[in-house]
Amino acid sequence: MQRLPGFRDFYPEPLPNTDVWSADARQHIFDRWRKTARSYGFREYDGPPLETLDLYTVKSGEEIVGQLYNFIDKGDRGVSLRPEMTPTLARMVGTHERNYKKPIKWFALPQLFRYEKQQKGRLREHFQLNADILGEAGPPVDAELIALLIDTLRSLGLTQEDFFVRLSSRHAWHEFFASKCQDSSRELAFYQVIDKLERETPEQNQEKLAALGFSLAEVQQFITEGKPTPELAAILENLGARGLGEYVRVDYSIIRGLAYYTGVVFEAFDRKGMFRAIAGGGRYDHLVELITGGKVKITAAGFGMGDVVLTELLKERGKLPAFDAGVEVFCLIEDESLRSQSLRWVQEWREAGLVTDYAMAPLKSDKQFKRALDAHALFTAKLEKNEGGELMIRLKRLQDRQEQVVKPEAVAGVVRATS
RNA sequence: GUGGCCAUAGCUCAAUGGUAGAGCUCCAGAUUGUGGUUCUGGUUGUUGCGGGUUCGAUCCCCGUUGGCCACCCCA
Repeated sequence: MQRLPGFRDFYPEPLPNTDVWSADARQHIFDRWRKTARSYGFREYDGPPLETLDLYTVKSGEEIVGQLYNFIDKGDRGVSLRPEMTPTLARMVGTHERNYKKPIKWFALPQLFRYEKQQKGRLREHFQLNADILGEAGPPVDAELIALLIDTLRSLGLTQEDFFVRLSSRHAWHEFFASKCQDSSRELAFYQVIDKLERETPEQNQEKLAALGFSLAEVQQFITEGKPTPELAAILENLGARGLGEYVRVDYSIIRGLAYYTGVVFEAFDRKGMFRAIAGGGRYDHLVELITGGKVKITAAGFGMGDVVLTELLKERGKLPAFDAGVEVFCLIEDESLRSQSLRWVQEWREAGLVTDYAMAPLKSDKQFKRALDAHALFTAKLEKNEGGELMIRLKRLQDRQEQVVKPEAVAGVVRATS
């Protein structure tokens, strides 16, 4: 039996080869995601991985179905594995919005799915940090989200040398569009041309823009000038005050493909340009209203950061530490008559919070010692009796083989103090 | 969804139109005994799957599945 295409197994380290996904690295990333989001006062939420298909077609239209991992369930319902978290969040907030004080600052670490042929940086499943702020709007809110994005990447060891955030706004593009074209029904089509600008040839772009009444030259000039709107200037100032100004620059070539963004949009990229976008987000002030059928109107903005590109980037930059079981004490049981006593102290040490392991079946002493070495244990602990018949622990620090004999109840303290 | 490349032991790879080997890992034993060394022995493959050509295919051909990469698309 093999796993489904585009899905991943996660193994503990050391890994059999470099193509296998590390459960330890994943946990490391999750830890930093959670820790950083919480440090910003965000609260964690979650929703079901399976939703009704309507939740996504309402937002994006029927054409989205081609991208979804959807099917008919046994109750004859059209369902889909969630391709993104935002509709679920909008639904959840829409349902109980009045029970939460504003602003709502929430984050989640969902596993997301899409039915697409896999390629570099893109599988059928991935994990994503989603952070959103609802019920309060304006540059300070957008800046808070961008700062969280930056600090999350910094917490993983990435620096200004590694990544930057490209900041843009649909308000800026709206003004540009409205100054040349009064037909607002064509505005979204215009955005989609802008979104693909870097991927198409100049001839194709010229042609598409001409059809909408624009010239490629004037669009390129607008991007090149990159003159911050008052809104973006306020965000830059806000981030500058935090000492994060160097991480951000205005770049109007970013507009993002999704239809529901209404204002500020941003994406994080690695500076070497080796990978896809690391993260992206923006303001979507009308989505909750759309999802709730007009019952709830609330402003919203947020971003998502996937684990696939992030892991590739961290690997490439050597920012992933080596992981092991983190054993602090390995209890050696060389005298079987002391097994019960040993188990008692293994239990005590574990309750004291020490990562403790031992050989469950009787094993020759050198084998036990080798297991301790393989586990990279900090200490071995061996029970023995002194002349007075008192039970003592022979603690050996494996780093330098220094030994000391201490009372069992002193082990935790010694390990903590010397490790 | 389209196209290109690839597919041999748990891992990294080798070999040949006549039914496959090395290193590492793993397991056992010995050695070492301030122990991570060394030695010996052992397990594992329908050579991704199905079909065809051939006296005979892992090696040639077709299909299929999976992987990698690009396109499409992009949370």
